[in-house]
Amino acid sequence: MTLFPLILWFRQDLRLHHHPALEAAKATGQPIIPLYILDEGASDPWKMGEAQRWWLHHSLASLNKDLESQGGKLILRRGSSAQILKNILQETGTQSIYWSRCYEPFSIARDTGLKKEFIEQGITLKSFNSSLLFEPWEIQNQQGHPYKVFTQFWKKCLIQGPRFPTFDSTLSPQFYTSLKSDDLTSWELTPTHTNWAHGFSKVWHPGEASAHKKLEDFCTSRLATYKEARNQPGCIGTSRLSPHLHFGEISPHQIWHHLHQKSSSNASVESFLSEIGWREFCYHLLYNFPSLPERPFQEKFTTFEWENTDEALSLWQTGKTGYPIVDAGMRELWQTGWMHNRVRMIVASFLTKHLLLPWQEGQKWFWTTLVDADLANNAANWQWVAGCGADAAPYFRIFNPILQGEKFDPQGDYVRQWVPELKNLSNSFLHKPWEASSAELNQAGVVLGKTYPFPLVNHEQARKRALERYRHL
DNA sequence: TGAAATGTTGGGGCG
DNA sequence: ACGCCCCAACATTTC
Repeated sequence: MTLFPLILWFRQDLRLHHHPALEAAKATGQPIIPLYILDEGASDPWKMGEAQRWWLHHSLASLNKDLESQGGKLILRRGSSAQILKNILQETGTQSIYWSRCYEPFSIARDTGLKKEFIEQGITLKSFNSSLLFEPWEIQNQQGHPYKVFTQFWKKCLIQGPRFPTFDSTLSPQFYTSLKSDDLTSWELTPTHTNWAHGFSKVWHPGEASAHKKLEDFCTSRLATYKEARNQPGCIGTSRLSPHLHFGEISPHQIWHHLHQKSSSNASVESFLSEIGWREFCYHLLYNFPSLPERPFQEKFTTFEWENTDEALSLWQTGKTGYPIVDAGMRELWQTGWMHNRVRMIVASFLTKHLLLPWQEGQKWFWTTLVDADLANNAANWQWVAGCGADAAPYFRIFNPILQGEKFDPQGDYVRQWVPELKNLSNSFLHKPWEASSAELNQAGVVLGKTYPFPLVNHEQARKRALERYRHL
């Protein structure tokens, strides 16, 4: 008896281990068609950003290599998901499609439509959870409503405990390889004209194997000091797993399991896991409040009067605000597709409070420039900083970019790396070059207004203006 | 996972 | 020795 092949539709689960949909597919004994579809219409207006396209290219290449080593091949197709799935059903006689759930509103809409259409045709569709410890609808408060506060949410999660649906079985998969596939390079996911991603490849190695290596390295050498070191952008104190997590090269289940296996619970382990918890909370919010990327979670912010100056936005984007810690962050982002979390909070506070520019603008910029851009995390965290989100920072919590720099980058390693024109300035003025004497500036080779900008706004004045504006709410 | 303003305390300099 | 003031250090309140 010939078995029809089964489609394993990869989306944000680009790995082969601890993959519930793949396990289920293996268990059927049917030949598997590993498929990835580049569908650029479905996610409008949140079409994948440029930095993520770079990551996707390398992640797909890596996944294909891993599949080839097991006798398989990743089938690449471009176009409307529905049309391509239909084509393959016709080409192969496939009767079933397996996938891992996505949680973005546009993904849910797409998948719901596909389910309806295909189930009517008698096709078997099975969806699995491969990217969240807790389904966003699973965690509820006593009234049966979604949580709006992180602490309570995470407490409930920890009591409930995650389920581990599958571990890797010893079954070896059969792959169906006689399908034509696009050439990955023809998708032009990587830069074609200027190579803006030059700095990316020095820092990042997309793919499942390097995701695991990174987790191992983190657990052996940095986890113990995570609670303190995580706030210092000048040293590598965080896991830097975010882009791997976003693309599903590693799952939060694997991280959870690994941590509980290798380390006893202590403040650093709890602190790291609670960051995974924030990711869960963001998905919980996005699922239950799908307008999160577009509109303020707190309605009273709908009428907030944001400024609208393209010039300030552009100076912020390009790292020319005149505040060294802010500029360092924005340049790290541009050059590597990533920014340290502490600095994300500082630059976001600067945009929304000091410049009073809409958080949506910051969100958009992060969306195109971050390799770890994630709709849920991006939306929830921008709203958190702006003060209009769930469990948000209160409006009067305004980061002082000078103090933050002095506190978390005391030796100036971070600023000197990303704002090299200030590197000869002494620590005492590195975070506030405008206060240095002209002799001091001279000696460091700094000419304010020429080699490095004057501060775009005065901190005290900007703080007062923001307090005034927010107080009107 | 704030910062600034305001309040309190206690040691030491000084007449 | 004593009272007074200054101010650093810390605590509390406010935005």
